[in-house]
Amino acid sequence: MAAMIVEKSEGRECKVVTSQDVAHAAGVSRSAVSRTFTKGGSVSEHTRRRVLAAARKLGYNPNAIARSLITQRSNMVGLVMADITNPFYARVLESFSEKLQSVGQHVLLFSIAKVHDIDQALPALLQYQVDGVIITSAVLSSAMAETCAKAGKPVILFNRYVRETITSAVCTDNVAAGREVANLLLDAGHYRCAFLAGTANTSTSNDRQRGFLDRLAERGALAPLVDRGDYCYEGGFAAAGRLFARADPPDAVFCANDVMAVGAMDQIRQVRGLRVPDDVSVIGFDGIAASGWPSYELTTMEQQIERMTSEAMEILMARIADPTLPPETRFVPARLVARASARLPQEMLAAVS
Amino acid sequence: MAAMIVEKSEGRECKVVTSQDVAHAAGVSRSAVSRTFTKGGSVSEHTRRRVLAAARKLGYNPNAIARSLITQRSNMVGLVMADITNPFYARVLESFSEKLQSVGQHVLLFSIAKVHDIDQALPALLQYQVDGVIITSAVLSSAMAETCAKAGKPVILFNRYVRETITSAVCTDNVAAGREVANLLLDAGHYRCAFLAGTANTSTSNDRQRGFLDRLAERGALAPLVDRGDYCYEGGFAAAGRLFARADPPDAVFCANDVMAVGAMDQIRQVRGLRVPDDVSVIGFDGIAASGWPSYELTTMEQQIERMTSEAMEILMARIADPTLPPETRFVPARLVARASARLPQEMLAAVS
DNA sequence: CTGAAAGCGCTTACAG
DNA sequence: CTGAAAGCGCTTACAG
Repeated sequence: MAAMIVEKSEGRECKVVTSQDVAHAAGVSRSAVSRTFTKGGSVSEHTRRRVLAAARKLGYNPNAIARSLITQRSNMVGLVMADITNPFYARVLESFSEKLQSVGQHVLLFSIAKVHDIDQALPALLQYQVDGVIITSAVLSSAMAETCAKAGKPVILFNRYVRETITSAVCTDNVAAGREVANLLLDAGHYRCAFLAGTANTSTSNDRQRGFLDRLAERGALAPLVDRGDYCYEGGFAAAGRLFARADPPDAVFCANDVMAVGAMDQIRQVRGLRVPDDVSVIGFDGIAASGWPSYELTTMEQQIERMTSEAMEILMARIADPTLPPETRFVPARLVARASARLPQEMLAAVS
Repeated sequence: MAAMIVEKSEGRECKVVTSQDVAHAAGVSRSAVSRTFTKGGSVSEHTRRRVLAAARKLGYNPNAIARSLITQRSNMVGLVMADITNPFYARVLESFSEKLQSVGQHVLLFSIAKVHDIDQALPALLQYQVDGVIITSAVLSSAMAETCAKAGKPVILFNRYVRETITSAVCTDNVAAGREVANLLLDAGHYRCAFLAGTANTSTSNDRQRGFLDRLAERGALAPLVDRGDYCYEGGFAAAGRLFARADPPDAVFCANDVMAVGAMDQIRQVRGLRVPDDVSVIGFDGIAASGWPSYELTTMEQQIERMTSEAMEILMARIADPTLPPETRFVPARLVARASARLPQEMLAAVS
């Protein structure tokens, strides 16, 4: 009954089975095969059954690349990430890939070493006809943004935002979070604060610093110390070393991320022999897993990852469906997670315990 | 001079510039354009210059999808990962993506929640015509392996291996590492060891356990305690809680990975109030960043990530170039990183200090 | 070196 | 519901 398929032996590679082969085997046209594998396709139950049977027998797998060439939709989203090794971004990556997969999108991952590599990564992404691009912790040049806009490819920045209204963005409200930390530390009676900055020229670090320092100044607090730790453990460890070698060390340190805060705590307790929070309060940012470990009990401003990735997905998918939609920037508040590493205002202590 | 290009307004989307457009603008054929963008293409310097100029002016970007349809090479590699959130695998991912990008391959990432999801992930990968597949910490069914083999797509398992000689693999020699830890603890005079297993039915955990227990038995050591922590912090924390609630607690704990070891140490010191290594030695596996933090100083069997990913790349790229090459399995030794969390044999103490 | 033509594997109006 | 035909954007023998 079934047509005999003569395999045209193609050198070393086994012949790949194509919709044509399935059509032959099922005794229908390629159109019928295509419709069977397209979800809205109108096929009779009879032919659908024949096609499916033939496809299964031959081991047919539709070629997504060929399909996307004609549909102009690749169902791939480019995901550009700068520092996967940072536990915060590892969770962001996991969250995005889960959400993208759940809506049938595939993840074309670009890992960039330096933030500047982004303008080289994007053309490659565009060549692969991704339906959209998500960029975390980096910002593309306005020329590149222009190129993407012209190509009708929506771009979403994650944890960055730009003044020009050409690119969408989802970002924690870092300025507000910085202000909140200032209030918290002052209310608890700290008198000499320090800010431990992340990588230079990143809006995340800058905004957290600005909110923190501005609010400190508004309330007439002592001028805070500022040092820098490049967003990594070693950086936080070293910066805390400098901070506490001073004659006038701080009694509170606000770190621009948790990884640095953990490094700072190790320096403060293991090397300097100081107590946290009795001698010095430490507050971090992100809410990574280690912040909750009993060894640290780090008070931190948590970034709401799931909410942020959901908002980004919403913006992205809407613009993939309708590229004429204007860009949109959304800010998500950080959330205080109060733990043992910081002396807190009286009223909060009651609430926590 | 330059030909006037009339943009055919295509609804909302801006017209995408194609090799045809560039050909027109440069006054040459599509073939010439194609050759200019193919690295071995024979084009005169004159036409190459004209083509490049036209391409730049129009903002032409070759369509990689269309190209791969004809070349039968997508320059995409499927990367299947089970737990990006584990710092060890985050580093593996970063290492692979860096190496793949450096050889012009692009990463199609599949993040799977459960290890069993892998047989669903692979068909999707295959539909996108990836040139090969790397699977970390999971093992595909032999039926799926068969499918990949038939499609001529090389598959490399990372940190897994299979008996059937149909799939390549790169794996730490977990059995040998387990034996080494047994020797180490026994030589240092420990008398009651415990093994803290990872996720059930994973070869990594099983092999580490087997090597450890076998060697302990060979040397006539006391029967070791065994508990399970599912490869996560909370699991290690809880398992250590059970271990040290016993009347006969161990004086040494070998954990199947570092994340559990860190959890165990927090339980041992913060909750139980025991000292490490004075009361109990702790040894981990992987060599994650936290193992080196002063708060833990965790002695661990480090997996040589860079070497392992390099070997995997070697195997993969060779088989992409020549699919007839037979599968190959390579084992890489783990490396002891001696730190303060374990009492070590006398001779090693001298070497370390 | 160069161009016309065929074709990669699919989808999609268009008639029937 | 169904099939023949055109076409997505590219590359690659094949002649010249």
